[in-house]
Amino acid sequence: MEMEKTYDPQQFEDALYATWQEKGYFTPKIDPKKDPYTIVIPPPNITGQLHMGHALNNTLQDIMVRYKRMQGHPTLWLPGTDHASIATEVKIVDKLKAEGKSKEELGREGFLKAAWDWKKQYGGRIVEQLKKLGSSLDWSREAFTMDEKCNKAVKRVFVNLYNKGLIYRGSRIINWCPCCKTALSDAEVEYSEQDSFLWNVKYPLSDGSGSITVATTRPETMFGDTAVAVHPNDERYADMIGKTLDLPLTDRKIPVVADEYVEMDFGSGAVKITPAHDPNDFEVGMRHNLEVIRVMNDDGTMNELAGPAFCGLDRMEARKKVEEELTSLGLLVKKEPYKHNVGECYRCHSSVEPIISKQWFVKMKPLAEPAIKVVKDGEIEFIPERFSKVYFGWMENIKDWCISRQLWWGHRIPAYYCEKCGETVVSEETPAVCPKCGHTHFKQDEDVLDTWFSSALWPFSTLGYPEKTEDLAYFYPTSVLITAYDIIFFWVARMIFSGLEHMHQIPFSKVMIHGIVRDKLGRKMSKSLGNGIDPLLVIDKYGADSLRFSLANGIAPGGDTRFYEEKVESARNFINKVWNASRFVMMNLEGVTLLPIEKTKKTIADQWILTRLSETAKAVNDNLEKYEIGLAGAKLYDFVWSEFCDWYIEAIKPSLYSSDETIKQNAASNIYYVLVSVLKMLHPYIPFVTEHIYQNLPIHEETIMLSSYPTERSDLSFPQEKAEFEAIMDIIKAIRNVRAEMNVAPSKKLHITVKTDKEEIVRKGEGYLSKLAGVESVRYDSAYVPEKKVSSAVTSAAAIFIPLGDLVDTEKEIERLNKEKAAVQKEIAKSMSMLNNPGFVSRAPETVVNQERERLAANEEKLVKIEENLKNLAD
RNA sequence: GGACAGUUAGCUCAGUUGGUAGAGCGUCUUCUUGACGUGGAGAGGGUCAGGGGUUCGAGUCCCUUACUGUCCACCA
Repeated sequence: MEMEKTYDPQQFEDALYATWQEKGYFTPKIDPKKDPYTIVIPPPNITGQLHMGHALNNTLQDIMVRYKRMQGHPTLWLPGTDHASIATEVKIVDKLKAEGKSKEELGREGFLKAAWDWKKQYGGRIVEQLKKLGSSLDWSREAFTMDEKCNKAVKRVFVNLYNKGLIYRGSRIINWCPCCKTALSDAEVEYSEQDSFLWNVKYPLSDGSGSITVATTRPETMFGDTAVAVHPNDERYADMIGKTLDLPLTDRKIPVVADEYVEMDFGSGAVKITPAHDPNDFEVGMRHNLEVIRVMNDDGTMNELAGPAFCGLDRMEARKKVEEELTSLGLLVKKEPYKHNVGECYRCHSSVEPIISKQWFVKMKPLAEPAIKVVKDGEIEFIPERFSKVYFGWMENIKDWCISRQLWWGHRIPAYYCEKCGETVVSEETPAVCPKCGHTHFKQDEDVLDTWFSSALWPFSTLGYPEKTEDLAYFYPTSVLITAYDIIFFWVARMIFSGLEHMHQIPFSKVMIHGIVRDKLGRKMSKSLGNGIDPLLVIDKYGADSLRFSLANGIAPGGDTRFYEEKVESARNFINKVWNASRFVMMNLEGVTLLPIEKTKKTIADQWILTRLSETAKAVNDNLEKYEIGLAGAKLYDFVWSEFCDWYIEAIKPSLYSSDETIKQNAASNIYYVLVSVLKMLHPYIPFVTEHIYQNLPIHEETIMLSSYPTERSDLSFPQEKAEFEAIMDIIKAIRNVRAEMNVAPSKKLHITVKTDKEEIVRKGEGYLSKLAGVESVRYDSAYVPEKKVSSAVTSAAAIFIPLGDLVDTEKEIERLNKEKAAVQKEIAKSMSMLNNPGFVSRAPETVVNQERERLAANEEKLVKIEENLKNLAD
């Protein structure tokens, strides 16, 4: 197959993915003799469209998965989607609204049908988009949080927790979203600081002896007040405790109670207590046996307990009216501007009302304890480690988890109420007979479960739990969970305690946390800002490989990353470089019988690159084992571009063009080996282009995907020759430097004289000097005394003299050499000061001291040569 | 209020157990040499936020200050 001059990903990416999938490369073969490597995908919402966060997350997972697969582990990356209860329901309600229909009109069944239709139509979008990215997911195991398997797991878990007393139903203050009309968990509320007011209201004492002023940010809740609390030690109110107050705008009398919850220094030191609408007040209410009066409906309007004048008003209208009436009664002392945090629904962003409501809860303390322990004990490791602190912070202060949602799209709570006696029966199937009264008709609980309840079971529900499947036995616990830090609470923490509770085993041994993708200015990408970049458009323009590499290369663990097109361009350029290097190699393989690398003759350039290849392979493997994906990527980038392409390919050209067939064959075999190794090492990052090139090589296995990942090769490491070639490289760089500074055209061939005590090394490098520095002839003369008009290039190994005739501007040459001299002197001074420090010599490791001595010696040699040259020029 | 990050070249960021500060982009010079101009060669550019400490040696470890950001808590 001919390779085009320029890399064009559109020509092969989709086709390659289809082939990989058809051949079943993504599906692991279960082999009890081998260690499996398993990742379950953080299931994207079915409402979702691939965004940069997904692109980053899946790129990182795919890199690890492809790497481990190439190492020979039976590797499973399990795909799936999340039903996203609230997000999907909101979306479908909106769609119905646009069609002039409502949820209520359709009824539960009709609505669910519409939801499933919607899921069928759009739920697969993101799945297709993941394929565009190149994700090597095992589609034969694709899961959905509401499929049969997962439903069964959810029911089993719910029943088990209920039977253990870890799930209960009760009236608590919960977060209520009046817009979505459902309860939310604490984690689903986002707080933001907003400008509001603090209303100071006078509550008169019933006996007419005065009044107490209270401050509130939600005056409309006053209809639910059942006390005013003051601090027991507060002398200002000491004689009022126990008296009653006339609650304004109502005909109720409420007591003044003493409670240590009150901060004496804040405001007036008196707090109105509204147990039905504030979690703290609820606690106070419990302590003082206060009545709980809920004055708000589910939709955020006031109910009849707010009185006829307010009943039916929206909470904000009611707030206004309360203010007006209090003002006209002269009870509003003042209204001061006040900034405070307001909770918002994480889905619709309307402000959340704390409200008392009867809901289902998971008792968290007993579940949290073992979940804290496994991380403390290191059974589960967070990468980077600092995120374990975030985890502990949450787990150690965890409150019970409100899991019921007043929605229809989701797992319906498996609780049944006897229609006759009201007995609650929790079971996986509809019960036949009431255990209490023998009645046979039940009504199932109307609510569904929090989306995250099913996500929490994902690592084992997808593998077959509660059945004891082969998958579950082999692939659980999974190897690592890779996700962004923003769902540590929602998901990671809950999977950990769920795995421990239901599987009696951790769900994964590592949690790799990465950052989020920001825009060029560092802002979070969001719909409202309109600053998101669609990964699919990037793929269309640059290819999935470029996108992947631009996301994964050079990122720091746990850190956010900024995304902008120049980065993708840079990645594309790199891939183009790989493409052309490959093209070059292939051009030189034609008609050559390749030798195995162990059998080839090797030049010092070959030995140098093989050594560097081995070193790079070792470094990259080390990094990947530690999930240092960005670092490994940067090393590959540098090795491929600056060493393989810039030096090795150029250095090997004479051998490849040689008329001696043996030289040619050996050179071709060596560079072929290096190229294949490079492609393999890059494959996890840029899977498409590496496979495409690989398939075009004259000799290759069936797929690069299942070839073995390169590792350190001590049998192909040549430290001595590597050092020699590096000495040659130094000379070449020095000569190039002189050429550039002296404005010597590349076409001008040089005749150089070399003064060195390492003549045999320089001799080995003559061919490279010719090819890479334009040196036509080399003369060795240790007694050489240069004349004027001779420029010089100095390295620690040799002094190179380059007669340039009139091209040499003596003054400029002196200036240049002086500059170099100063630099070398500075280094010498530094080395001397280190070596003259007795502490350094005695306490630093021997290798470091020796290294410093060598450095000093090399620089001193260099200095001598420079001074000689300067002397000659001055004469 | 608490916790955690970040502060390194003009810009965006790496820097893996402390051992001579790096890359990409941009800038300047130069080269159409038979893989690649999405390229080659060369250059310039940083007292690693400030201060203190530990150490033979600190961008890296400790303390502290400042600024930026994120998360958690929620005194009504």
